[in-house]
Amino acid sequence: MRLSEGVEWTLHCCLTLGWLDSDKPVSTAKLAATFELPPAYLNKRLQALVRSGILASTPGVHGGFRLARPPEKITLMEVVAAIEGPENAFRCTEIRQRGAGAERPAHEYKRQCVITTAMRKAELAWRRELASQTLADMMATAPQAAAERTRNWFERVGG
Amino acid sequence: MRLSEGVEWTLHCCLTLGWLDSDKPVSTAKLAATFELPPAYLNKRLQALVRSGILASTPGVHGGFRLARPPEKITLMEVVAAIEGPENAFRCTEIRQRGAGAERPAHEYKRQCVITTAMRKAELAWRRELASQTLADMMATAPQAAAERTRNWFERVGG
DNA sequence: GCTCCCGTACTCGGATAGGAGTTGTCCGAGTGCTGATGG
DNA sequence: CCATCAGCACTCGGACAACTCCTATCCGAGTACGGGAGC
Repeated sequence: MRLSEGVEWTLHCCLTLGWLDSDKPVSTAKLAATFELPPAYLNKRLQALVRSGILASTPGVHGGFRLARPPEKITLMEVVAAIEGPENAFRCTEIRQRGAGAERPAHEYKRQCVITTAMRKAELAWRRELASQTLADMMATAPQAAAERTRNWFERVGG
Repeated sequence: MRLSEGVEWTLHCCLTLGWLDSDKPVSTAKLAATFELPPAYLNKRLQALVRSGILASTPGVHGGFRLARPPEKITLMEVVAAIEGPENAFRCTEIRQRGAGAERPAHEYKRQCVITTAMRKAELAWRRELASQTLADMMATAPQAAAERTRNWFERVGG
């Protein structure tokens, strides 16, 4: 099991956008240069956040991305779901109904199997933890110096 | 993000082995037939559980797999870790130190970044939930009929 | 001098290749039964 | 009739392909600025 690198990338980008706190959008090229990431692929990932309503994109020569909502209203869960998709990590394929259990009547399988229940429970704890943390929380936890460094860097490169 | 199918397979196999509760090992062929799974690949997965000390394997004509420990001492976490590996789902590649942050002194990055902290926290909740549930818990939660059906089926096929 | 218009440079957005990891298969090493053989 | 031994069927175990998904790249559609032409 492994999360996409896009999760790390987009989270850092969201943090950066939150720190800049500007009305003007930031282009993919600048964000990619900030972390030395492949621009085109980063763009593809940021599009996923746009589709999920986390970021807002503006085309054109001075276009780019900005947070679609205040950082207090953006949770880690939303970002992860935007990149990884809404599906569960554990997927029950109902193998209990195959082979030995194939001849049993369907109504015996109305209740989901205990394994699925257990895995869902754990995954729910994960999701709950992710949903409880907002972008604003992370911005507050990070050292002030990091935010200032980011702002300074973007001013230097002409943000 | 997605867990291997092996997790589902091996968990069902562990549950089956727990229900049979026999000293005699059960072969891969019988377990594979129980759930209509590819025998060779299932075997490969069960080997991972052997390496982790969850199952014990005995070679030979009447060989197979059995639980290495009582079900009370086998947690979901162990099975998942045996299949998926011990590594974290989220892997920090320290992109904060690249590009804009490349010129900063190393001691500024001694503390892990807030994103990694947040993701680790969520993953810890997941792991904790998995570790809290044992195979015995699942056996107790499942309907009694399921256990009996399994035992009956194995008697019919000559377990 | 002011306004309008066209070209250009830059942006996002989706369609198109490459590579790592998971899934699936095969064959070899080892073990215990089975049955024949000799006493 | 009993002990011995060779053959064999079946098991796990690790090495070898096929496929899926993630990673990466390219090109097209659209927008705002800048400069030039016309009034």
